[in-house]
Amino acid sequence: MLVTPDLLSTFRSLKPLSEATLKQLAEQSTVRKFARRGVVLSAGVREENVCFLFEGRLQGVDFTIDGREVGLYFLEPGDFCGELGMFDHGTQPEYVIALTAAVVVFVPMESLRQVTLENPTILRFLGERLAARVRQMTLQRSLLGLPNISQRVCCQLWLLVPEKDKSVLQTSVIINPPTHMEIAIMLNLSRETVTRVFQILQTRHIVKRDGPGMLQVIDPQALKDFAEGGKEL
Amino acid sequence: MLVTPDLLSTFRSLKPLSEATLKQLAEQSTVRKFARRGVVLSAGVREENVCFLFEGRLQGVDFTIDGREVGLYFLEPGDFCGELGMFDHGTQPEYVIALTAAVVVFVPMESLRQVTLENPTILRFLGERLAARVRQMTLQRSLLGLPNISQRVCCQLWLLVPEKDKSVLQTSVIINPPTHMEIAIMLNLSRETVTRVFQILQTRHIVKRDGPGMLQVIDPQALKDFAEGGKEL
DNA sequence: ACAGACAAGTGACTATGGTCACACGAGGAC
DNA sequence: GTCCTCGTGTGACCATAGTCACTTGTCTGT
Repeated sequence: MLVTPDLLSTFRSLKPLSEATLKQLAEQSTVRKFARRGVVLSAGVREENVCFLFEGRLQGVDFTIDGREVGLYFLEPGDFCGELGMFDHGTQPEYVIALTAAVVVFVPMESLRQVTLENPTILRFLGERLAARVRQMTLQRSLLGLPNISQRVCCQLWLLVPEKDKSVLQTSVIINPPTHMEIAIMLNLSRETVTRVFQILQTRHIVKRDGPGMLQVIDPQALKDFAEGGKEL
Repeated sequence: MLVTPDLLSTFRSLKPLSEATLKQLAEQSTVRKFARRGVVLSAGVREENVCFLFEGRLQGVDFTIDGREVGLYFLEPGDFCGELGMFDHGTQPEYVIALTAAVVVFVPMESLRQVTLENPTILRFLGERLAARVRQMTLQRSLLGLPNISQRVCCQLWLLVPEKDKSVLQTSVIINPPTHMEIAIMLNLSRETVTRVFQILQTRHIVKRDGPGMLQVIDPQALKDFAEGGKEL
């Protein structure tokens, strides 16, 4: 599939680039489609591309010494990953896996580096993004400190609620929600434990499955209360 | 206390700066001493300084919603912290606490930003440092995934062994080791559990307390084996 | 239409680490 | 000296989440 400048400009971080620069970048970029469970980036290798997610959902995962899967973050369309090497030329620290079928644009780092020389905006963007990542990891780490398991799950769920719905506290919906397993590895829990928490949330009419790829949050206020520890499940 | 250009140039990241620039930075910087448990940086505030640790040991900590302390990283002399705002002008995400009496040089961000305009080396350094931080956090997160508690502690201990001693595998020593409590919050464990693991390591003559502020690692090979799961405690 | 894969739901059992409640010793303040 | 505080050491108890071993339901490909 061909990468057009228009495709690249759908990404907020690349938008400020000039038409000519985008055209040049587009020529050097490639699009790849991934099936569910496809490996977008591998840990330990010197990845020479920054990956922009166009469609689908990705998850950053790592593995413990004894081979357990560990979930690090979720990626939504518009996000990118694999940018660490732009800063230190090091290897990719974690795997990035497709949770759903996904379309990813691979932009060569070398091309991007060229662009940053003339256009420092991109560099600023990358920096901001990296800072955001540190903030997100810090938050995620603090979740793991919660001794109450249900609270942990509710917090994670709350993070998945679309930002725009959080303020109004009306019925919301999470599209393409992660599987119980995917949540479990994010929170250091077993899949069964996550299932059991979901059971409670469902019987209490706080969330509701709506087919696969759709999770209704019927009572966001309650979910928020549980997440913040105001109420006990 | 006065900040001299010489003091600043002891930090690897500032070393490449010209004499004149250092002099200018030094004039705008301040030194502060902290007692054990002193708060170097507070979470949630817009910190306008980058903090260079000259002496002592610091720990980045966060708190869960329910007030539990969570350990994020340790800082050694020469390291710095609070640099996130350089990238996104946001607030400090975590607290930084002095574990021992410490001497910290506060360099105003605004001054540093001025410097980066003429000297992009500093910017590169900051970027590398941030990337290193992401790598470190990823590693630390994977530690938490270990179901075997002793392994977790051994891994953390192994991370504290001086880099130069890791290859030779001879008797080494950790100076100013963290307390059991400080290790516990890094690993999502209770203080007692850490103590019990240390008891085992001590009776097996793998490590040995040598007064406060000194932990001998008598058998690094064994420690490494336990950390990597090759042997079971 | 059927097999196979995969996600989710569920019960029973149990190892394990948290909690609590202590004791001990070293160091610092006065 | 005498108090503190703080880090560490230890035992008993027990709630709890992991593990295992299933079943059920749904989607996919052929």
